[in-house]
Amino acid sequence: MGRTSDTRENLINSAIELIGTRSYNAVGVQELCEHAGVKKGSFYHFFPSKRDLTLEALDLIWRKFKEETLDPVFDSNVSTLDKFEMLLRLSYEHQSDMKDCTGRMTGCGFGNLALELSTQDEEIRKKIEIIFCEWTKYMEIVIVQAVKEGVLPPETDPAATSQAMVAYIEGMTLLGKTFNDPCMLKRLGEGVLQLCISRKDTAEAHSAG
Amino acid sequence: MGRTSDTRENLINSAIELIGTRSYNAVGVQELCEHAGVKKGSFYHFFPSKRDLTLEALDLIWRKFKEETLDPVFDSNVSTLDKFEMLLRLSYEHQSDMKDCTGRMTGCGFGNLALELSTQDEEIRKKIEIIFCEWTKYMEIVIVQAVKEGVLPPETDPAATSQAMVAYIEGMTLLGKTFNDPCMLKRLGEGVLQLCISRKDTAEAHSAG
DNA sequence: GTATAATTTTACCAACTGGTCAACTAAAGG
DNA sequence: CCTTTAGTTGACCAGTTGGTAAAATTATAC
Repeated sequence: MGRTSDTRENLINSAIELIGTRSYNAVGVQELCEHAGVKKGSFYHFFPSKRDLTLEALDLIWRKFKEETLDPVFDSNVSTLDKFEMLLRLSYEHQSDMKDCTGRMTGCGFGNLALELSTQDEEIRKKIEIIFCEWTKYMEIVIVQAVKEGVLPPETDPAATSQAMVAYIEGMTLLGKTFNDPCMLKRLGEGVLQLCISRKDTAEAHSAG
Repeated sequence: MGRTSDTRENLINSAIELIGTRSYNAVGVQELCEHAGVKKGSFYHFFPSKRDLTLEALDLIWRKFKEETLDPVFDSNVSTLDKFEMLLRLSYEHQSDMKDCTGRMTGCGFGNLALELSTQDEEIRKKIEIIFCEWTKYMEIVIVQAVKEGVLPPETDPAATSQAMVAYIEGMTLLGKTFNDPCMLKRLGEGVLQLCISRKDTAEAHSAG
């Protein structure tokens, strides 16, 4: 009953595009509305505030990231460790496309908002914390699998290792955005697997060298 | 000749404190002035724009970071690889202090501004790019030294490795800020050294395990 | 075909944005 | 002591900020 519209979705997509390529505070409600072809009154009909729109936008990009990247990678039947390479390749391609069509490497939507808003908006901070946790779990499953297969040594700490990998990927992306150069992701990406080997191996490698 | 004042320095320090704990766009010229105990007219007597203030603030925190952290670490006479541990310890302590006194882990001033402004302000982006390059050079020197001492294998690629370490440190810090938990730096910090060992070692460790 | 519920529009708000300018004041140098 | 130079002040600007409220419009289910 009553009428329907896609104003809500339009606004969320505008938020993803505009806030994603600039920043939360650099984009106003007005611009969001203009981009979505909507009047400000409609905005506040659907969202109590810009913050709430952003929260929903975060939900959507996380869902999309899972559907378009994480799931395809982890459901694919390449060898366990190759999954990390595949994830990195997809990330590179995405950032590369971004640069081709906007002139800018936009980086990671989660990392971007995390650094801008973590100290100012507890709800947004918490949501991104949860997203990073879920992402880490994805990685952890692969690592556990790799240990089971004997590809990684049994002393491997899957929780610590997967978190280190998420950290490294975010750091790579931060540097890539700063240099506005997706190639950075290619170069740095080659280092991820090193985070997999346990500390014991590290010590061995050192004494062996 | 003419009179002197510390208004300029006050404004730069206010920028470091306010923008450092919140974000560039979340802090206005007005608030900057109030915090520095200065009228807006004075602001524009010293700085053509808020952007220019920020550029100078970046210069200062980079200089301070070198003087208070990088130089002490790299001039100290601990073993080469222990220098990385020392750097991480100092970073942890700094973020821990921040959390104790503001309730928030503020993260890295360079990373914060890089993600917020890289797509919007080319001059600020470029400045942070240069800072990251210089920081990487610092790390590279230690790695070259470690290779010379035989602590790291001769196949080590110092440029790639040092850049990977900077990326990893930025990623750690991003995650730490997101979780608002300095302990994250302690846990993740233990993984840095793994980025030192060359790809060849990684392969060996895998086949050995 | 009309009642009803959902959506859209318009006009509005006070507070604040980054930035300007001319008048004013204080100190250092000669 | 008085000129010069540097620093300070407050009033002002146009545009924008996030957000509100009520009237007007539309589609749908009955």
